[in-house]
Amino acid sequence: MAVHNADIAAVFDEIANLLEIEDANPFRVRAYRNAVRILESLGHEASAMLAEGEDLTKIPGIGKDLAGKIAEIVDTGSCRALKKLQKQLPPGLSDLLHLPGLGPKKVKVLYHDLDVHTLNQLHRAARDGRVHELPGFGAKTEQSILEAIEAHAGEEHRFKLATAAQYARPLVAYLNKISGVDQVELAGSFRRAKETVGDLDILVVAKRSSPVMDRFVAYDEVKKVVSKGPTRSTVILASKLQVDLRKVEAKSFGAALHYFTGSKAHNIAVRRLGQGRGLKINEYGVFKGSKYVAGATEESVFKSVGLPWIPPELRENHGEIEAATAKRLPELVTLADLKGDLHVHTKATDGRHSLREMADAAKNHGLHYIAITEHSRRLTVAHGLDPKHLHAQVDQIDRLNEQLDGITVLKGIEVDILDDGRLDLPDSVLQRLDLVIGAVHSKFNLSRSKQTERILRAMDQRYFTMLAHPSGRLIDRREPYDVDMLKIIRAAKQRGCYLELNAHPERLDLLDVYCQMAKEEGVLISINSDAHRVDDFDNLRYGVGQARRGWLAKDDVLNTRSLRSLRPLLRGTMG
DNA sequence: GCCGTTTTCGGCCCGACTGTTTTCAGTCG
Repeated sequence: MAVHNADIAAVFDEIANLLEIEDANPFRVRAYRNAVRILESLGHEASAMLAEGEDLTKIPGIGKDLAGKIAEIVDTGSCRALKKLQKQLPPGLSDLLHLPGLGPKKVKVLYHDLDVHTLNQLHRAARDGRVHELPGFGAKTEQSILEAIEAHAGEEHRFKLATAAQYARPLVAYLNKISGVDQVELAGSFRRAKETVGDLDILVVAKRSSPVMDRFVAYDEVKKVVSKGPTRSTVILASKLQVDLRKVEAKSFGAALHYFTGSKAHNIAVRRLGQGRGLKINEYGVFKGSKYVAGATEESVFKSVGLPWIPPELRENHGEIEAATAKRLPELVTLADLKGDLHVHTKATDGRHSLREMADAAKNHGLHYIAITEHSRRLTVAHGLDPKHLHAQVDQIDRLNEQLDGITVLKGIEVDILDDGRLDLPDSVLQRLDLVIGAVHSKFNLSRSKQTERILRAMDQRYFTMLAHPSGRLIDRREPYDVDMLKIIRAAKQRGCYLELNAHPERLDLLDVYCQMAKEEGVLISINSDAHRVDDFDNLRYGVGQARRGWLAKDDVLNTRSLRSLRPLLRGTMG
């Protein structure tokens, strides 16, 4: 069975958990945790790299030992180091770490003193009142353990970025109105435009006398106050979204914003750079000894370690510091760079609004062109178009374009890629269009080689412009299908066609690592809304966020082109 | 366990809040 990066990461995560409970060297634990993160965002399968004879120790953070363990896991499917740890500590013990308030030290005590190593056993022990007698535990800890287990806490709750935004915006507006508050900024993974966020980190600059902390915990959506102090508080909203609020002075704003934007790995790397220059960097500023030298702006913090400002979306310690040092940071694409949207539905299939309404809405969003790309007949649930209805829509678009001013509607289709790689509509109808977007909407669980082969065959059809939502994943609902994305990207390069970055908040597909891969291979990406209603053009912002996390610049994105430059690029794919 | 324009050994980011304590360890971000 093929071993994927996620499988290796899971082994290292478990090793890190067990080592922590064993009270191992925390830096050793960190090395494993680092490796988990590296594997999750590697893009290339480690197993494939090994098969090609690549040296994994070339990856920063992977040394001789971890490279050996990766090879062992790929070869044998298991890891002796983990087995050895599991002999000393029972399986399931590390699940207890997920409970809020329980860390490795407390879990260790629970295991050694009470022989508790499952959630059920812990629940019973807490109910029987055996927990509060343990050293370091007390009545409150026991109570919070009970509550956490009964509320099923510990199951990870992540929110899609667009969902988190719905809670974040009104909260930010509320905070802005509190007296003495000068500035409110969303930081954390939200600011880095991650696909999902676990919590909201909000930073405020406020006068000492401002009641912002009291008012924050009194916000009417707050269900539980986890902690409250003069500079930092944490609450859980009714929606279960956790929100951390941090209050700082203006001279610390940049340092705090940098610190609370993360990522953790990026921050550690920047602080290490500071250390090398004899500087201490914390959320209050940059210090030489006890002397404050920078911190009012993020720029000043970066400058203190010899770097230009790095966009939040790149802050993953995934090459951005090296690129910044070499003055090779990309000028990332912005929402304003988008000139059009090449994936739009109407009520002719499963959309809500008419052709005209969608065109007007796009124009209001500052776009100069859209492509209408309905589903094809095979997708009956979406009332996909057959040749006759598509011909009719093409005629309708021609007529509409004569009336429109300031926006042009292109004729397209989101055609199903059939099981064998053929397209769902004949060339005779496709050839009338400006572009053809191919999409997989069925048979998600083909083997890696069959799925890849199927898509490659589709891309080889005479009329094929772009591959829609290339991985097929739905965030939290459906895993990506198993394909060799590098092969697909290289085929797209050879064929001269494009990949979509679908901006729908549930999709955000192409994934960031593959955006970067496409950029390296020279394949253009189209950031498309997949709009089904007029409001959906707003989603383009999330697509842009994803593209920025994938290091894409304006020139790497197809639909930053003017219509005039776009047309020949589309024509090149159409026969 | 990783890493090296001070180092192949000896470092490894830094601080707030809570609960259990009588000055601090553990947890969290």
